Amino acid sequence: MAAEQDSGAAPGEVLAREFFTGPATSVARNLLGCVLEHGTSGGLVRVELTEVEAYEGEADPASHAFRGRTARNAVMFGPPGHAYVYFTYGMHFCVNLVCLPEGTASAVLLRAGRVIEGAGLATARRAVAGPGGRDLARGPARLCQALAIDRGLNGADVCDPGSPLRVRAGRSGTGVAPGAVSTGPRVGVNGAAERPWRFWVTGDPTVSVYRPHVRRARRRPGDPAGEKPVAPAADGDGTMQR
DNA sequence: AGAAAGATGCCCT
DNA sequence: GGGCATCTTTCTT
Repeated sequence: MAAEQDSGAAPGEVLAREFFTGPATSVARNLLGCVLEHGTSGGLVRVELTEVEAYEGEADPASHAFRGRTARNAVMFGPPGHAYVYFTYGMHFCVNLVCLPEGTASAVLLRAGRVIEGAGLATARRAVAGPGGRDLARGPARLCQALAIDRGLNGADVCDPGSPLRVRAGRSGTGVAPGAVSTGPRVGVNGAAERPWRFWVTGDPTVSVYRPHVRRARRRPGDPAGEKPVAPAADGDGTMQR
């Protein structure tokens, strides 16, 4: 098709705020193929998005905004086109892009992408935390690491060309060919797994590997025996594996 | 004040 | 394939 998910954005153009005013599921799909870039004193790194996930607000049990507005998720309730960056698992950052008008919480989690510029810088950043010569931005935390995204960018306006963190339309505008998109359940989500709100470019090697949610056994300090039978949530559905 | 869980990634066997 | 690292947020006494 000539006009894929054309939203009026010319290739390479910084996305307008209207791009993010729609529901997260639509925005997520249109974000595939777009370019996230972060300019720092060290240089510029650009990533073409290949995998995203949509999250809603109060109606979505898997959303950080499910229990209402808090200090952490405040950005999600703000105007669209801003970055919601949060810290998780004591060591990782993840970045979302806020959707829907101000007052309504919704966002798209950026899970993976292909580094198309600044690969050297991205590699250096990734090497700091782990000498893994693996994929630069495969996985939400890796993506943040490659782009040097941390809490300082929480609330950043990605629609402002003057912002250090921006999102541009890709080579063919926004979105990719409809036939090139796969959908499936979100990763690491307990409830609402039936909602196929994860979108990725079919067959793209930079897409992260699906990993079913597993509850990590709580570490018990000072417990010699360590006998805490955490009820093994028997997930009968073992169709997908790593 | 304390505890439990978390939109994960890495290293080791 | 499985366990561990590490800390912030939020809910519960």
